[in-house]
Amino acid sequence: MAKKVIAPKKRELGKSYDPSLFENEVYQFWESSGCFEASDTNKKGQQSFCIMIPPPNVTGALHMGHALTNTIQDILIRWRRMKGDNALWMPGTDHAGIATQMVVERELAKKGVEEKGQPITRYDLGRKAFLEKVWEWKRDHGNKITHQLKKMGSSFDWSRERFTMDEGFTQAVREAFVRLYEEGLIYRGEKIINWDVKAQTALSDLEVVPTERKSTIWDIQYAVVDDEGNEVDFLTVATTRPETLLGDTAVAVDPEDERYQAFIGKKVKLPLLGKLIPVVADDYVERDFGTGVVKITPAHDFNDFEVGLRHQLPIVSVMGKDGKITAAGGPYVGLDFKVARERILQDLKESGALLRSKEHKNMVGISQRSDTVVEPMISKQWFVKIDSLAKPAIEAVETGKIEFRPKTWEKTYFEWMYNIRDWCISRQLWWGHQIPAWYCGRCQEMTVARKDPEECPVCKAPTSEMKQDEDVLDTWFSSGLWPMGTLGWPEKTQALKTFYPTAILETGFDIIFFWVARMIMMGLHFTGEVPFKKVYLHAMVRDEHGKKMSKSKGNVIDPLTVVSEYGADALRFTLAIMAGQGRDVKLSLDRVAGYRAFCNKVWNATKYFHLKWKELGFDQEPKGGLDSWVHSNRTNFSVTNRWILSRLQDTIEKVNRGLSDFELNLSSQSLYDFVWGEFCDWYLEFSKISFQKEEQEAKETLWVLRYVLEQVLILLHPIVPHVTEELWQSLPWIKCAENTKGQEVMTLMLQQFPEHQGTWKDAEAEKTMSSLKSAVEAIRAFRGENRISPKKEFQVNFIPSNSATQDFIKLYEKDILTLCRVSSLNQLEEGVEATSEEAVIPLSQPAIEFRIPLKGLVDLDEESKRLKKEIEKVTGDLKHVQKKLSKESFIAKAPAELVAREKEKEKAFMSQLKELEGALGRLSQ
RNA sequence: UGGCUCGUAGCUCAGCGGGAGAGCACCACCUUGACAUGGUGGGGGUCGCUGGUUCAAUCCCAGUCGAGCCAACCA
Repeated sequence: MAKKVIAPKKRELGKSYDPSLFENEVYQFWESSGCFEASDTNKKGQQSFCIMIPPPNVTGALHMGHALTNTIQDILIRWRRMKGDNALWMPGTDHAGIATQMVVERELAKKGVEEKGQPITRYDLGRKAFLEKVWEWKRDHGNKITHQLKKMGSSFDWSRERFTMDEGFTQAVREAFVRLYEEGLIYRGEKIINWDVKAQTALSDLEVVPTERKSTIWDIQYAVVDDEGNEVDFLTVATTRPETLLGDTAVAVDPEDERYQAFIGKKVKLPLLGKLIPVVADDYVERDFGTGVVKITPAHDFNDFEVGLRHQLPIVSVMGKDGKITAAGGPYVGLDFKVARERILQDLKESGALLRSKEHKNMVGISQRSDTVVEPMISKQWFVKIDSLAKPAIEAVETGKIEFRPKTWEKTYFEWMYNIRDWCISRQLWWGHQIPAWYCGRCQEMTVARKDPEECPVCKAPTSEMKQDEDVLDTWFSSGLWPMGTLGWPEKTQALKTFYPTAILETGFDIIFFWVARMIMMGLHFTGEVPFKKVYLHAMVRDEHGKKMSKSKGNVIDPLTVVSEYGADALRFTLAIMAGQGRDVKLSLDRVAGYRAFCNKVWNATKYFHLKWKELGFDQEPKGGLDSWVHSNRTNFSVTNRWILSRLQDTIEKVNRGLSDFELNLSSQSLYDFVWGEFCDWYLEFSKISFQKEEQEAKETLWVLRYVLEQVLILLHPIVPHVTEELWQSLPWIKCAENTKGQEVMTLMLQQFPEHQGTWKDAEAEKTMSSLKSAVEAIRAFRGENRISPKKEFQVNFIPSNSATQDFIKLYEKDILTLCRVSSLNQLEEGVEATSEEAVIPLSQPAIEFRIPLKGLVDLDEESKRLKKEIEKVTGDLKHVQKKLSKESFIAKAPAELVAREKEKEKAFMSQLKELEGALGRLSQ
């Protein structure tokens, strides 16, 4: 009984290339055929190959950055799958704490205004009800981006799709947190952190974007007092934040600064508050900046905090989380920061302590999320002790267990890792993984546990007495577990065994610290193994002039619009060929249109095959199958057939190399050049001539054409999957392949990707073809430059320089006649002088001279112009070669082979020049 | 202040030791039986600048100018 074959519905090939007519259908076929699915176990001798999607935010909509990263990953996955690997591309999304919470809060507020005339806040709903709303939102809108990814042709294993807050992942997060806590690597502490006043949460260093702002720097006088409290002198401090003065607990000077030596250890009186604070000496102070005296506010500045620690200074918090001055601020209590600043400046001015102000540019921390100024503050938060995690993560890259491409990013990685600071992981949000710590209301003890406790493990108080910590974890804490968590960790699953460590991580360089470094640290810590062996970092997509795409600039190009206008394949090809290493990808729609034209070219080449196949009526493939026929007979093929197979091998080599070295531009460019420049421009043209010859040659050519065409479709498939699948399905003699469930599927997706065969390289055929092309191009150039209509046929005579070239012309007479639209090729006797009625076209490779009767064909002035131009060019070439050869040092030191080659060139140029000059002389007689 | 990347045709970029290429744009001719999303031919470049190494430099080295990223403790 024949096995059931999964195959798409047969469709007629459309008249012209229109991706909108088949891309969706092709994708649906793939998805339903089970070809995207990987197997938890490798077949015998099979390797696994896994790439994890960098999980996009559930709130996200597909942008060009996604399109780029997913195109690259899909190309790699499809390639390895076709190479026979058990290839898993894991899809999923990230819960994206702040981003998602803010989206839902905005929606709530809007709804409130519409229905009741005032916004609803999350506090109105309460935590539980609010979270339900977020989950609801996720259910309704969270699939948007995954649907969009399908439009790009992404071959994700959708059966494994994950979410960073699904049940299994939540378990993984808890396990990781509790283990780190038990190992003493997570602690709760009161430290200075970045506080987002608007979002009302702590942020990690990375979420704060330093932004240059115009501001003012003020000089403020602090009185120096003696032991009795008398004002004996003054110190002038410079500050951009006068309102923090309320929390000053010292002023600092450079220990080496002779101006202030006498003041070190003395006390100064804090203006407005009158508090006495010490003058300390610290290296942190730059004597040449400002006045060389710095006010120290440990509670509201990271550097001051450090200085405070070094000098055991008290920490006075004067600003609250609500953005208002605290009781410690004395008379200013309750004022908003900005208001307080104005009041304080006013008061300082009145007291005469404010000496001067000037304009100043400085860097201010802005929240990545809420776009507001971030305030450093003292707060009780959860931290990950990072040093012991960082060490092995650094080593993994140093020893090459993980390699970055482009390699230069390793430097960036090291720089950050060497200076890494403890990671603040608690966020005062509701949406996220709530910290698994409980506080007992009876005994006040804290319990950190994998499962919600049923009673207090210390005093046995019932669960009702246990209150869970209200904070949630930084989103990046969970995404740091992505490669392990999605494969089932902490369970020892078969998937984890098969696919971990994963092969490649492909992402943008902007999240090296946020994500890549954290995955490496977490992965190594929890599994003892690296999470991935290679990190590929792609460039940023910008507009065609290199500007960042942004809504406000109005230069955003929406991938889905591009897909509907040009097709997913054209966009994918564009992104692949532009994904050079390291820098920007400047996307222009002209470029996309160009690659749509390329797809069209492939489309039409296939149509050409069908036309000829039908016309010639060779219904059967060779006995034993086409592939093995080509393999065993190729050395006897015609020159053009051997040539195209030789060039195909060269292309296969480059495509594979590009894909293994993360140089997709090389793979794409070599395919473009081969398919358009060699296969279509030359091979198909030659085939038209072969098809007119006797059956044997016609058949051979049709088969080779069919063979090369399929190889082209296979090679192109990872980059432009839709059009190649659609075309491949139309070919005769295609074969099924097995998916991971053992089902037979008729699909290009699972056809074997070729390895390059060095022995197929045919130098002789390549040389012959290059001669033939030169001859054809010379005659075409003559036509073009003399503005002879393409329709006009004319006669060409030739003088071969030896018997080999004579045979050459005889052999390819028909090809030259056809490709140049020449009426006849006639051999002239050697040594026959050219007349003034003939154009002379001397060639060196092949060594031949064409003579073209000019009568009635060409304006003599035009021909004279052509000759002069040609003479100028050859003269230049000759001069250059002669200059080189005239140097003794060149003859002596350059490789002999090169010297010989240059001498050959000289000879050829001289003889060409002689002929051309002769012709010009006759013409002007 | 450090680190990195990039300056090649009008535009976007390949090439990276033996006299520069592509796509788009431009000009001319052409609706020929795969393709006008096409064909053929053509114009256009002191390969940022200055030195050095070399028989030979767009390519390697040093410096310099310009553009852009990233990390930073200059209040």
